[in-house]
Formats: sequence, C-alpha cells, structure tokens
Amino acid sequence: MSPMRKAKPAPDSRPFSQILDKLRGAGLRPTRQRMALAKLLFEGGNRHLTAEMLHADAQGANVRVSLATVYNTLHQFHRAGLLREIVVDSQRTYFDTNMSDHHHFYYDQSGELTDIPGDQVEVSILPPAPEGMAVSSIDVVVRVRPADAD
Amino acid sequence: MSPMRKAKPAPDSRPFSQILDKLRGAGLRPTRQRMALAKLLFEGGNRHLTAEMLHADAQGANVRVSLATVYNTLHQFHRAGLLREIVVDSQRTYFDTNMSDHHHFYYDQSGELTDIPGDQVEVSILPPAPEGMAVSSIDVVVRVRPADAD
DNA sequence: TATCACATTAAAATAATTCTAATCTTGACA
DNA sequence: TGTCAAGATTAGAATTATTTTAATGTGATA
Repeated sequence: MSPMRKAKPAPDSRPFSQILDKLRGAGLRPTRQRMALAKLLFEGGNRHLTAEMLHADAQGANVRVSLATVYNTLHQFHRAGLLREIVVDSQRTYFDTNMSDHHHFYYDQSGELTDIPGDQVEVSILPPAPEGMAVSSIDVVVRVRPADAD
Repeated sequence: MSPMRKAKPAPDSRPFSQILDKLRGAGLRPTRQRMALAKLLFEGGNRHLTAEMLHADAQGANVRVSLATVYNTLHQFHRAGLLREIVVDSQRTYFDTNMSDHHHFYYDQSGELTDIPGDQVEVSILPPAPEGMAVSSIDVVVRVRPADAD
C-alpha cells in the first residue's frame, strides 16, 4: 500500500475539522449530535431558526437527536457565543447564526425573519444606560406587513 | 325633591366617564370587567404589564375577572389601538399603556422594562422596506445588565 | 322588558420549553 | 487498549403561557 493512503490531509480539507475546532474553541465536548447540529447550523450560510426547525432539519438529514437535545444545544451554543438569540415573536425563540453586527426585518404575518446588515441601520442618538447598568445589546426590529394595495 | 338631584354632572367629574368614552370610541362594549380593567390600566400613568400582573392587580382591587378575560381584554385593547404589545422576552408578553413614540430598556436579570422617550433615540439610517411591504413599526430594545464591578 | 349579539367563565386543550432520572459516550489516564 | 468519571443524551413527564370550548350571563336596542 502506498504510504499516502494514511497520510493526514491538510487540516481544512476534512469536512468536520472547522466544526470540531469551533466546538473545542467554545469548550464544548464534540459529541456526535453536537457535531451534526453544528454542521447543519453553520454550513448553510446565515440562518434564522427555531428549535423545531433545526430538529426537523436533523431528521431530514438522517441525524437522530431528541428535541430536548436540540434545545440544550442551541442554548449552549448561544452561551458560548456561537449563536445569537432573537426575540421577535413571543411564542417562538429564533436563533441566528449570523454573529456580525446587524438587525432584522420581521414579517408579521408569516413570522419570517431577514437580516438587515449593520451598516444599513444607524442609531445615532441613544440615552445613557441607567445607573450601575451596562448595555448588553441594542436590538432593532423593523416589523413589516404587506403594503396596502392602492 | 330638588331638580338638582338628578342633574347630569359635568362630563369630566364622573370618575368613569373618560374610561367609558375610551371604550366607546374603540367600539368596545363597556362591560363591568372591561371598565374595571381599563381603569386599572389607564389611571396609573404609564405601565408595562403582563396578563398575570393585571390579573393580580384586579384581584387586589377586588375586581373578579378570569384570567381568560384578562387575556381577551388585553388583546382587544391592543387591536383597538389602546395598548402597545412589546416583545422582549420570549416567555412573557408585555403590554404598554404608553402609546407615544418611544423605546425600551430591558433588564435581563429582572425582566423589568422601562421607557426611553422617543426623543432620546434616533434611528438615522434605515433600509427601505422590502418589495411590497410597509413598515408597521420600528422597535428598539436596549438590553442592560448590572455593570461589572471594577 | 324581551331579545340577541356579544362577553365572561371554568375547565380543557395546546404549544413551546424545561426538568427528571436513567442510560450512554467522550476523553483522560493507567 | 481498558476503565472510569464527568458530562451528554434521551424519553417522557412536568411546567408555563396562552387559547379554545361550550355553557351561561349581560348590555343595548326595540
């Protein structure tokens, strides 16, 4: 057998290595289900999803994870700074894989959520934080509905 | 009997008349419980409350209303434009009696909510609404937490 | 005052999320 | 490589906020 058969490929060519590093970097043990969920979350561009949606995604990809694990994982990822939690609908919690500075459009009827790049919103005046408090985030949500037909 | 006994007092001197007008103006039948809840809501300055909180308030004021009625009433008032619904916590829905243009501070640990007057926030840049959509509101939530002790 | 549309209610139903207790897995170390 | 403890996963029960249901009550009008 050629010695090449077992040679270690360049780090980034292995499909799981970035995900692995991401988990390790966050101090999370890379378990089967965390790896699978992380792959679904981070390898499809920016996504906004609920626990239910990710769970369905996983089922579709033939990954067997319980809904409880999906909830746990999303919250862990959030605490670890890998995901943003977005509150726009009091009935559902969305998580956003886009960690950069940005805001959101929220479609009232459909419950859909889309990004507004950070540079397209500027909050130019802001009050000082209350005594003894520090601002942890500023969330701008632009709620939209179908324009009235004229 | 003096004819004065039954004379109609000046409109504003009757404690319920403004509330009555408010409900009538919104096309809502002034029932016992709606009147009582409206009084609790609108006669104590600006308030941020949940259905549970208003229900407790009512109990405390010796007004017997079911929690279901509180929910119904809050939503009716909201639809009628008498209340604002604020989404800051995915587990709880707050209603705000302050209808003027303003934003909010949200205290992450306590779940408390306070107003930021409209003139203390200015969103100077905003993207155009997506095709066929109209902006229905712009909500700015400044989340705060206790400042780190130095 | 009779009538009816709309309100209110208690209780059951629903939906999202969290907890529990038992059972696995991972990673470290011998 | 085998063992083990800490931590992860799971099914299912529990919780919480909210909505629905079906029965009963009430305000406004004729």
